[in-house]
Amino acid sequence: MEISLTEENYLKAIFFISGMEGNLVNTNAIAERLDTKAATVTDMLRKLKQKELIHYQPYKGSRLSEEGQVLAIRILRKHRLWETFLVDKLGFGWEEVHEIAEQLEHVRSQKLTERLSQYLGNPQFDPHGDPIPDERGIFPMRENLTLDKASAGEQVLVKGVKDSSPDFLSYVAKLGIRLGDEMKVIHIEPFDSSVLVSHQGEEFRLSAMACSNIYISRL
Amino acid sequence: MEISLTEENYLKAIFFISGMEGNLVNTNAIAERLDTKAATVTDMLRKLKQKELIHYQPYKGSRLSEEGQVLAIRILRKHRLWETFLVDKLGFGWEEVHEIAEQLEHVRSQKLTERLSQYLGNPQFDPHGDPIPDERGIFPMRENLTLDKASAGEQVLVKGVKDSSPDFLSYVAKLGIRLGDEMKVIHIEPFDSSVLVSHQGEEFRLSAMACSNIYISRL
DNA sequence: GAAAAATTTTAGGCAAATCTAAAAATGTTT
DNA sequence: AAACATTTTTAGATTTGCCTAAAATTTTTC
Ligand SMILES: [Mn+2]
Ligand SMILES: [Mn+2]
Ligand SMILES: [Mn+2]
Ligand SMILES: [Mn+2]
Repeated sequence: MEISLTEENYLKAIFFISGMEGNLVNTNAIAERLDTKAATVTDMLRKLKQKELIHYQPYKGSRLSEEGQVLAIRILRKHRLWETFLVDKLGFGWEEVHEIAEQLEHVRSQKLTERLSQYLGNPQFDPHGDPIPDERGIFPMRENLTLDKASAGEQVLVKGVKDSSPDFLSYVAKLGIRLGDEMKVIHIEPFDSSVLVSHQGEEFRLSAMACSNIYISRL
Repeated sequence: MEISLTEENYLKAIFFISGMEGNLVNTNAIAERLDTKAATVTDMLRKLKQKELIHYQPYKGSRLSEEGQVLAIRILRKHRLWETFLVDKLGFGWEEVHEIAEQLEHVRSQKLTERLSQYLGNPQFDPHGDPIPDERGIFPMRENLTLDKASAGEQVLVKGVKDSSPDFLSYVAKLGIRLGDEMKVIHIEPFDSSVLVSHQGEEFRLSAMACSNIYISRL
């Protein structure tokens, strides 16, 4: 069965909103994510249902079918592998790669995907620390801990970012923080919950907002 | 001005048929190359003319405008860079890469193209020996000599292939011939113009047809 | 140079993906 | 539970890219 680039983007959007649990997704949420109109989404939902890629009941919501989820995860795998390629091999900044990967993720060739993965050393996480599903569609585990949950005195490892907007990514990059770096929580300001951290000999302050968007693991 | 993937493929097709000289191109020739109908091509020609990407007069033929040629060459550059990537970095066979490059060539990012070129060592020729235009759109020179023009006793260097069909590419690869290899013309059979060559210690015979599709330079 | 053949364009239609505006269904408030 | 608000779907259009069949134009043949 043929599946268009547009359909692929809908599947991916539904997967993101729905999460691994396969929650029902609102039509409006899809419209917002894809920057389109609800009426357009309804048209597509009918088509995707007809192709048995989603379960959909008018006015009730939609979720991916088994097959739809397999396809969505495949596209996500490609997206994150390409992002890794762009950063690791071509030297792009992590804030530049999402847009390009949006295009590359639609290139169709199973063999290309697997060769690319191999070439990159079968990475488990992309440049933003997001998990890359393997060939079978299985995601590596990641702790769900963010920096705002750490306590003063703790030593942590930077694992990823929750917010992947270019603004946040550029900000974090400017601070010199990279995935895998060690940081120590020096002090948490009671007033605004901002966090004083030490990182590679330097000390600086991160807002509560910033901290809640940085994934860490305890050392 | 937005230019669609389909429009890009038309520009590339016209460039191929027209050649560097910018000859007038028949509507049917485009239809054949793109495996579509003449009526469809006419529709597109009108649109491309309107966008000033081609010169077109009904019943007379079409050719690329200055701007159209710049775009066509850019796509060709991307195509050949990606083919080089697939062969050199991912280990694909030269007969497998064209189809994938047809997809990759449409990815839009000037920066990506230039980073890729740099990563590959700014190659001048793709895996089939075809010239890769540089950032300014200038093609490296290639001798236009094919193996059927060589004489007995001559030592030659394999520079590329004229026919890039998977069948021919697989055949040549099976013989163990690769770009840059040396060959010696042992004998040319008067009967059918087939050529006996020696290549890496082995001797074998190539049909006149095969020889006329192998680009060489004299040593 | 008229007739026949080939090429190209026009006419009319279809499918995909989108939109706006209106109608229908669902949810929330008093 | 009726009124109001929100969400979602339906109705009706538009654009892009493609098709077939018919008409127009150009080229070739006799
Ligand atoms: Mn991304
Ligand atoms: Mn996408
Ligand atoms: Mn090619
Ligand atoms: Mn193409």
